[in-house]
Amino acid sequence: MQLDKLVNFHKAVGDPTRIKIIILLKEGPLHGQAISHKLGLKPPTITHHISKLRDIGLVYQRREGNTIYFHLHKKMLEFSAKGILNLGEETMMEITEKEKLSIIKNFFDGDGRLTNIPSKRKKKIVILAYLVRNLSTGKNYTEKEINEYIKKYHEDFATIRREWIMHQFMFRQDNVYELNPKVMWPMVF
Amino acid sequence: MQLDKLVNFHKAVGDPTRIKIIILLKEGPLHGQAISHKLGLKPPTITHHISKLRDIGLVYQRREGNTIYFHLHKKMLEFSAKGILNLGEETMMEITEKEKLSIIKNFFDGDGRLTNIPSKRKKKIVILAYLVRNLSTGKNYTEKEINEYIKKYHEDFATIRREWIMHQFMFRQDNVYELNPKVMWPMVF
DNA sequence: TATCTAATTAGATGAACATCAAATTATAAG
DNA sequence: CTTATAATTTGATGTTCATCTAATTAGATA
Repeated sequence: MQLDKLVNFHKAVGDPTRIKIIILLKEGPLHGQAISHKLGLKPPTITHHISKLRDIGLVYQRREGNTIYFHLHKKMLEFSAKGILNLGEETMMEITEKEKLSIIKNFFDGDGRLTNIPSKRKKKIVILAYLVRNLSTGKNYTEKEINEYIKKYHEDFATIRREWIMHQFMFRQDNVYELNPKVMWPMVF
Repeated sequence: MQLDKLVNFHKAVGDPTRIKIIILLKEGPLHGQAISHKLGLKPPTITHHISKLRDIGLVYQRREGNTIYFHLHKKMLEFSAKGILNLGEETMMEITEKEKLSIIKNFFDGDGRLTNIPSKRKKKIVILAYLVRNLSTGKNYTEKEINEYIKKYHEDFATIRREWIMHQFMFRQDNVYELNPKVMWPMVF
């Protein structure tokens, strides 16, 4: 989803009157006069707001005689509302197995040690996930154990440990480290 | 649900600069100058936007020397983004004050300790909310503090702590616990 | 055609707000 | 104590926007 659409959606929903309209239409279609009366606002104001909601695809209308009924597009509301949650994570969905292998090959030497830590996000994620592959889910690790494990691949264990936490490959509580069960090698890639 | 909070959330997110900040912070914490440089905006502008994001609980900060790192509160983002979808189907809106008091009376003994944890969802929610009432919003708790707090009411702190997270009475990031500001005792009931 | 009703447009007003430069505060380091 | 760096506050400016009144359009019906 593009940034503009996301901004426009939130800008449109970021108004008390329009949220009230959404709440009303959630229970079923209404015509302008009804909305106007329920909210205590004049018809032109309702037209103004409805047109904003229509612009972002949240409202459509059906005419019956002189009266126009406004409907809420619930699926669109759900899709748009969740838009911001999926933003910025689509990068890892695009990557192919071939690219991953290429990245890994470039950053590991013949002895299987990491030559350096990638700075580009995409590559870093691939490397971090690859590094974690020999840890077990559901097991608790001490910080020392984690450090020893990392040192087999790279001397800067502190950075990698921190990156794991930051990118949620691992969780830490009370100095106990645990692998995020959601990030297992076959699933991330 | 509070209309104001919902409006404020969408109003805050309904700005291209703030969405960009959210996208940046999604990948990890950043300090003000870094954000300023990446977005091509002056520091006061960043302060302005960060404070708006902090007002709605989406950003918290940690100081390291002269530099302040801003973090995205991902759980809060998800919770807030989905807020508009749950409007009108309030889970606990049906319950009366009388019922709540009755449930509380049945599950607490004379010393104010919880006798056991309800299995029925409705009762469990009431108990979880009641238990949380002496924690403060906006304050960071360690896991140990949370455990000690719960132990005043019940020995199985692990279960209750997990239920709090599960039902979004609290948020956890790394090993820091924080009360969900939206669930305050007088508002839920 | 004339008339009625519902919705829209046009234009005005006042409030909210994004941005910046200048000045100020907070913390760390010399 | 003095200096340097990062963040914040203050105040100004131009823009966006919610709401209204008055006028206009669109469609239905007699």
